This record gives sequence, structure tokens and C-alpha cells, in this order.
Amino acid sequence: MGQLDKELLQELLDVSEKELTPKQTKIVQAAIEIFSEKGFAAASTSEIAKRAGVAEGTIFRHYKTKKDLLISIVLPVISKFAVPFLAEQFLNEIFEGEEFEEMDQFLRKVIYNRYEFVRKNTALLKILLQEMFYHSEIQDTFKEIYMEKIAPKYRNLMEQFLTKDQLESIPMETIFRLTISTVLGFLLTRFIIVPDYDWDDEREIEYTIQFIKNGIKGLS
Amino acid sequence: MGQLDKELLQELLDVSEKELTPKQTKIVQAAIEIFSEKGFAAASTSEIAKRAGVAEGTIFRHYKTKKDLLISIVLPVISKFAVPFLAEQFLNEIFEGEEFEEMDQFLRKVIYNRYEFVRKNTALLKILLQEMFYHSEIQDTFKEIYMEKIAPKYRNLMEQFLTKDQLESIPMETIFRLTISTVLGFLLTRFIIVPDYDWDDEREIEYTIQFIKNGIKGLS
DNA sequence: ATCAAAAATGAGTGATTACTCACTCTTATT
DNA sequence: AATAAGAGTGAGTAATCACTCATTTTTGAT
Repeated sequence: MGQLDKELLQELLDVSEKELTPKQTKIVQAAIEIFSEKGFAAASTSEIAKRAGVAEGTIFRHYKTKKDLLISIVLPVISKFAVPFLAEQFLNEIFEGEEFEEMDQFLRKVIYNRYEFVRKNTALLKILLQEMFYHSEIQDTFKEIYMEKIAPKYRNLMEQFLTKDQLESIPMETIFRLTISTVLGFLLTRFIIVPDYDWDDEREIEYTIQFIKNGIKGLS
Repeated sequence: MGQLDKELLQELLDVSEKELTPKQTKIVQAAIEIFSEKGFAAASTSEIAKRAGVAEGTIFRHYKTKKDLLISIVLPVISKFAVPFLAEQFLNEIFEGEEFEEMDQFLRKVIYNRYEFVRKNTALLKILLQEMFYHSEIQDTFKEIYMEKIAPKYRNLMEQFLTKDQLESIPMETIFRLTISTVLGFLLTRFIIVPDYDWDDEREIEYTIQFIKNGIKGLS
């Protein structure tokens, strides 16, 4: 279950880090598997070492503590999950050439993009989802990225889609909340809560887009 | 933070159980606090005993294992969270006398009702939210209650609100998914993810209702 | 081939874990 | 007052925990 692509892993952890030794990569892969299977607190360093095919001491050569290992795995995922689809390049593709397009287009692009990300990184996101409640470093990183990267860009973007009526009467935070919880609700349901159900993904995505679009349209 | 009302606790655990001794009540209260603060796996029975003002052995008089304690706390919450607002009495209040009313009314009633429940039981629901991923007993109970109690009643109810067009074209599972994830998204955001934000609850609830109603209406 | 630095090892550490059990205390019934 | 049963106790147990460190192995530049 959930074999980890080595290149993908490297890309995830390489954000600003130096390279990992082969054994270090093994350790990180094993840690991701076990953390997501039984949770951080219930995972033991001895089991991680065993599954990585490595002496337990090797873990502590590279990571001062077990929690250090968790943090080094989990923090880069937050950036990778939140930031890229708000990068300039991504936005330009939406507003290419002609007039800016409908909210449909934007939502569809975002959802398909994040769908792929979640599909490839389910284990990592399960860890993140679980541990964010207990580790303030994770919460702080979330807050920082949301406030500095996501909120301002998304706000600008939404203003393009909304009428003057809507902009005056509906608080932007509410629109964020409803949009994000619908999209995350879809992704979590699809990949974490009931992944074994026989979903018709294209159809579900299309319904989700229409639900958000009409839901927001009806608020004013 | 999160002091536990003793009567409320009794009511929760009394579903079909015998009474608890005073010390047992203390144990359950302490366990709820500590489980929700640090998670089940990171909570130690010695700390629970200490906070309950009880010898550690007393815990194991009443519960065979630490996990037994968790399960005895968490399973009744699932029923209490899911079932009551679908009880006959509750539904009768909505369809009282005249014609059946709008979807608005139903959603408003459900949301306010569950809002109060979540407000009073935040710690319990945080435990449930965390541990459902690791304990199959919890998942099974969820599935059972959803399939036997919630889905069939909610299906009947929704059929009252939807036109023939909608009933034929939109799968009911999709409507469930969108509705539930929007409502849970609101409650989780409000009470667990960002409880310290200065929410205007009445306004948010009203927006949430309109969002769902118009979102579904637009699907056909 | 030499050798210094980095990587890896695994036996060993004290602390903590969930759980046991022989025993005492409390309570209610007679 | 006697007694039986359940509630409560807390010292004790083996297992496991995260982490250390003296030592060995691997690596890469010369």
C-alpha cells in the first residue's frame, strides 16, 4: 500500500535542503509509512529503523530527535500543498490572452491540480492532518503560509469573479471558508475517509465545481 | 479549558450502560481531557490516574485496557452526534401541521442543533476525529450508524425538497457528500481549527445555509 | 595505496510504559 | 455486630521507549 516514489520524495524534501544519503532516504520513506499507519506517537524509532533496513542509531545521526524527523518530513509538505497552484505561472495560464475566464475554469484547474497532488501524497497528508493538532510548529507554518501566500492572492482573484453587490455584502473570509471546506471535503472524502468507494471522479469534480459556483452566486 | 459538565457526561455515557462510581466518573473526565490534549497514544494511564485523583490500579478495575477506556468513551459519542436530530420527534417538528417547509428550515434546525452539541462536546469530538483513523471499531460504528440510521432517513427527507429533474440526474450520495462536508466544515472550522477567531456565528450559519441550498439547486 | 572525514553501527542507558495482584477499605444487607 | 462483595490501592513487573557513544565501515580526494 502507498509505495513512495523516490523522485517525488526527493522533490518534496529538496525545497531548500541538502541532498539525503541513500540510508537517510530509506529512513524518511519508512517513517512516512509508519507515521501514517499508526500515528506519530505510536510509531517507534526501532520499527522505523527495522523497516528502513538501518541501525537505530543511524536515525539519530541525521535527526536529533524523533520529533525532528517528523517536522523535517511534514513542514515542506505544507508549502508544496498550498503554494504551487498560486504561483505566477499557474495563474497566468488561467488568465491567458483574452478576457479573464469564468470561476469555473479556475476551480476546475485548482481541483484537478490538487487532486493529483493528494493522490500521490496521501500518506504525507494523512500525517499532516493528524499531527497539525498537536504540534505548534505545524500550526504556525500553516498560519504563515495561509496569511502571506494564499489569502492575499486568492482575495485578488476572487474579486475578478464577483459582482460589486457580492463584494460589498459578503465577507471574503466566508467565501474562503465555504470554498476551501468544499474542496478539501471532496479530496478528504475521496482519498482518506472513503477511498475504497467506487467514485466517478470526473462527475464528482464537476458537481463540486457547480455546487461552489452556484452556492457563492446565491449568497448576495 | 474545556471543563466537563458532569450531567452532560452521564447522559452521554448512560446510553445503555450501568451507572459509574464517583471515581470512575473522575477517570472518564480526566481521560477525555488528556486524550484530547495530547492524543490517545501519547496519553499515559499514570497521568490520567494522577489528574483523576485515583490510584492507577483503579483504572484497570473498570477498564481491562487503556484502549477499552477510549472505546467506552468514544463509541457512545458517535450515536449521540449522528442519531438524535434524525429521531422521529425532531423530524415531526419540522413537518408540523401545514405543508412541509423549505430546505432552509431543515438545514437551519440541523445546524443550530449540532452547533450546540459540538460547542458542549468539543473535546470528545476532537478525540473522535483523531482516533477514527486508527481504530477499526470506531470506523465500523460510524459506517453502521451512517448506513442504517442517517442515509435512509436523510434520503427520504431530501426527496421532499428536490424536483423530479434533480432526483433523476443527481446521485443522492453526491448531495450527501456536499451537504455534510459543508456543515462539518463549518463546525470544525468554528470549534476545532480556528476557535479563537471572532466569528459572527448567526451570520456564518445563514451564509452556510444559503450556500448549500443554492449550490444544490444549481446542480440540475 | 593512503588517509581523513563522514556515515553507519548496535550494544547499552535510564526512564517510562501498560498492566497485575495481594491486600485494604467501604458499603449494604442481615 | 457480622459478613460478603465490590471498590480502591500502590508497590512491583517485564517490556519497550527515545536516545547515546565508542567503535567500525564507507567514501572520495590525493
